[in-house]
Amino acid sequence: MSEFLNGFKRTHTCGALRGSDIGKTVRLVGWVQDYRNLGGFLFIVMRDRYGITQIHVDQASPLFDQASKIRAEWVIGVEGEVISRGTNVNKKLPTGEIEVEARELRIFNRAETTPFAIHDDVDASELLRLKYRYLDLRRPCLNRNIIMRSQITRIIRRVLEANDFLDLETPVLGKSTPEGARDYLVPSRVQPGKFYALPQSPQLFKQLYMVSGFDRYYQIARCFRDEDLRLDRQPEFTQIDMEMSFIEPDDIQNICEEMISTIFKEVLNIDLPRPFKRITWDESMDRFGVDAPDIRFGMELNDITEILRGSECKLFQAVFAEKQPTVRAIAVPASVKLSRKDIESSLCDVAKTYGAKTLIWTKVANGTLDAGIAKQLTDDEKKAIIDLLKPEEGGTILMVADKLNTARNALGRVRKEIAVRNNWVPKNMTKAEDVGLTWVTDFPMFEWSDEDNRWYAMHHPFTSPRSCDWPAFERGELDKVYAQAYDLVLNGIELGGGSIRIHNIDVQKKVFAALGIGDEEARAKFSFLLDALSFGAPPHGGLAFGLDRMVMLLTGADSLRDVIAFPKTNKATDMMTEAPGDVDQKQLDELYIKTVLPDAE
RNA sequence: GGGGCGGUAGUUGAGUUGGUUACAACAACGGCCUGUCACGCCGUAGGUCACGGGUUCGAGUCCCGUCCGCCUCGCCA
Repeated sequence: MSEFLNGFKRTHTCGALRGSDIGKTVRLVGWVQDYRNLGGFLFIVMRDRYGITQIHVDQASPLFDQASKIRAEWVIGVEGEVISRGTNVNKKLPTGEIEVEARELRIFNRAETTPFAIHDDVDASELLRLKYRYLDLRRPCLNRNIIMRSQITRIIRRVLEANDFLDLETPVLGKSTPEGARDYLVPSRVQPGKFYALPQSPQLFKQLYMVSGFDRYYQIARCFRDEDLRLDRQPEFTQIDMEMSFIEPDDIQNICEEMISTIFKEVLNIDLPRPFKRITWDESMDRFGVDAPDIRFGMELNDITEILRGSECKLFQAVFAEKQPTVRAIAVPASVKLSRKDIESSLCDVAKTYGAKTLIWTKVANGTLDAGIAKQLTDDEKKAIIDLLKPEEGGTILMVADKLNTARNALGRVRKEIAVRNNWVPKNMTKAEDVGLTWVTDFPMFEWSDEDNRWYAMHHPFTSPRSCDWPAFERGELDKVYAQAYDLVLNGIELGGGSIRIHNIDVQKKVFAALGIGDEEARAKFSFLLDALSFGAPPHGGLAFGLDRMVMLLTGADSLRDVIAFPKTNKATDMMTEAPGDVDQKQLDELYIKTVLPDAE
């Protein structure tokens, strides 16, 4: 019942034929999207990666009996004549002017009834779709995402290679390094008890390529981080990894802008203004509350700490009793109708999710503040708030009073939530205004962890501080040291980030020391890097983009899973292969591995 | 590790206060149909109510536990 191709080669794809092809004899191959048997004749709709074409078989045809048995998702070939559909043109299809009158029919394979229909408006659960991923990928919209992913990497390679970048590989079996994400480990058979780690990124290897003189490196590299998943986070993901020697931040940013704007032009036909916007980390945190700001709309944060410092209100007094107290506010325009319930339950929950104690609110009425917190404010305080925020009559003012980081972040998240709920920010980008691109520069070099009572590198331990902050670094004022680090942010999502690296061994040692990594530990973990820096390392720096996120944003997909062909679930399982799975005891024995599971109750 | 939502026919969902034979649509199967393109019409078949306990005369429904999926906080240099 199924047969090999036996020379039945297609002359066209299922998306190719037009009215101008009428009269031609053609061969098509593909899957049966749909069939409609009208009694006197029947239609078969064939699908391949390029489109769909309707086949017509008349009852008088010797093929009719065979054709009437064909079902959805069978793999068939059709030879026939391209004919006009006359008055029955389907304007929804590029091939809608024509159909193919079948003269010969091949059935290459039959198909069981699929667990779900292969349509764009799929109604099957994601669980089922992931189990039968190869069927899910047949759906045109998912098919299109994967194809667009390939288009994007092709553009990236073209732009980078035109700029003399070399595509260089790095090892996958590497060494576990401290700091950063949890590693995926691979046991060594030939060295009992020792482990490789899969790369979280090719960071150190690309720096070593610079030391080797390769000058301009890129790689579309798979990276692995054993952390919990999110809709925009998978345990294995792909980075567009780049590194350059003898450059400053502007140089790498310019190359990236060329790459990104070429992608937007060729994939979405959007012309992006260049250079891209730039905002410092301090400014971003101040105006938007977050380090990945969505700059497509206003409603920025305001600092009203000083206005309320002496407030009689117990709520504010409690905050001012803590360290790093701040009060931030946004003015929500009157066009956004917020009921007390909207604020006190749903928006307040957003603020609480990000650690704020509560969301404080008041309304603007008759030129003053009314309702909510207003009755606990003095007239002077109200006036000062209005003078600063300049809110619309009938609008709402939302505030968070908390520790600095908590207040900014929580209110920043509320700001974005309001924008999403009111459709201020389109998911699908169709014009330049839909594209909120900005560099965020000058990140702090270090961040303090109360939990571990130590400093961590905000970017990574190989990032160079700004030379103007060197005196502060020498004085040990780590909170005043900024890094030569930069992120590229698209619509409130970090697309990528990078930095100028440390190329001086003494600086590297001092940064390690600041991070509590002593000489001995640094030697043990990074001797190869320290050695390399001592043998003539050029000034260098680079950047890495998250390819998966980039494709997700460009396709307008709802999830990273819609742009990764074979993704993992929230528990890092592949529903199709059921990885991770058990292995034979023999395999474990060879690796000197013994598993210790928690007691099952 | 925490919080929220969910799991009923192949699929997507409904299922009231615990009470007859668990319902609908789509898909499948059989039949009819000469212009469909979400074809239409008639008919047939299809159920481990996620899993394991418990309460009860009686559990899809109530209780406890487990598993799985999705969202999310922490985490992700």
